[in-house]
Amino acid sequence: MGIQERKEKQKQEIRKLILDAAMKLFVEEGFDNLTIRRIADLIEYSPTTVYLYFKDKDEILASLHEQGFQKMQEFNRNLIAIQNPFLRLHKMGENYIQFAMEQPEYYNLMFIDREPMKKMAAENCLEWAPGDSALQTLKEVVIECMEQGYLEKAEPLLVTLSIWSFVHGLMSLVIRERLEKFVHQKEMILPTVKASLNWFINNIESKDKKKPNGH
Amino acid sequence: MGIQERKEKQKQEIRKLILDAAMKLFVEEGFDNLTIRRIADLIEYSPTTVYLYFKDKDEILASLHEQGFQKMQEFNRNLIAIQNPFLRLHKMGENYIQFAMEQPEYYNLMFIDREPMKKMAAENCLEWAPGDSALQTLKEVVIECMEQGYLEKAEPLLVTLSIWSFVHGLMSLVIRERLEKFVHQKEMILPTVKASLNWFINNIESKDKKKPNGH
DNA sequence: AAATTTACTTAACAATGTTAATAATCCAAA
DNA sequence: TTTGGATTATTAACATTGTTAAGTAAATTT
Repeated sequence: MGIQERKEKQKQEIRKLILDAAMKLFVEEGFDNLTIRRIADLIEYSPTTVYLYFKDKDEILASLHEQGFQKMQEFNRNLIAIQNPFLRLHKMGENYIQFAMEQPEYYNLMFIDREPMKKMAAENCLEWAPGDSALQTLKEVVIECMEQGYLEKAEPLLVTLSIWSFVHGLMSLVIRERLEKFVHQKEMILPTVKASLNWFINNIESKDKKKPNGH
Repeated sequence: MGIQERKEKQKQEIRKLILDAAMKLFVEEGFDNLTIRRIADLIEYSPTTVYLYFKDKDEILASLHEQGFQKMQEFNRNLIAIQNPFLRLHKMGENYIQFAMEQPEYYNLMFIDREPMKKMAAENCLEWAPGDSALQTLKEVVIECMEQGYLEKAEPLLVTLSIWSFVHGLMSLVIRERLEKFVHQKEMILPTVKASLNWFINNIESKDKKKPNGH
């Protein structure tokens, strides 16, 4: 039935309209100004119409949450060119930092805000697909680093979580306005964060590299 | 004037009544259930009375925020007994973790939530006294570690911030329900976090200790 | 005793997410 | 073509939040 299809398509279009408006508000005016009523204003519908396309606000947030991970992936396009896994690890860290600096609202939603996780818990969903996938990428690099002797051999998941914790710690201190209390000049925050990453990377690098195929 | 004093004292008593109620709600029922009206219910006053003792909700939060740092200090009482600065550093990490696990709501307010920082920004206050003080303690241990060759010599503030970032990263991933997506058994979270700290401590320990006074 | 300050309450406002009831529109079958 | 049921949208409303305005009762000062 062609008419059914067109209706479905129109429905998806309005869904996209809502999501785009939500994204716009979210990115430009921050989490706090992302309200159902403001979305409705933007798309020129009444607030209740939004509920015909999304169960509740959390469902919209869940959608933006996923979008965030897609955006983050784009920041990692520059990785394929890097052969050395340890340099790749370093670059991943820098990309992570850059993403958090440029898209703080998305970062919030992906790694700090509770709402998206609440939603998943409510659905009895133990999986966190986008997060899993992102961490998996990191884990593969970590394993490669271990195989080539750049990192001390250890439980890969533990090391992966540790590395993630470090950069997440840095960026959430920046985003939640704690780091600026110690790095008073705004333009010094990014250099400080990068220097911190350098320090970390330097510290975790295996001191006696036992590379399998020479070096 | 004795009557003025007594009045002032009574005023402080009600302030304390409010703060205690706020703390109770906050710790037992979480941030979301900390509302002016629920505080008022607990102390059996009308909601507006609260505003006679506190300018707004943020002022109450600011107070709890400070309380949190006092509570955290108590967790560090076991440090004085430890002579070796590097062991002390490790223990500080463990204490930090323990505090975050046992007082997640306070941890939130101290290191994650934006509200308390917003308040300070509004008062044009660049200082974050409790945070400064806490980080200063850490920094002193870091410096001692460097002097005794346990840590590679480097800019102390940078290293201090980096170490803090690491443990903060860990604990905010726990508290904001991200880590549980990778460590599925609840009772394995604390061991994992501790193992991660061990890994970190082990990695930052200077590999060629040049201790000034032998060893 | 009268006036004034203090301590407190009730009523209300605006904003939020969300639901119920209702109107308008569209599409398929009679 | 018209009727009738589904779809799509809107208006009104509710409960909850922080917060303020206005009013009342009590205590203190004059």
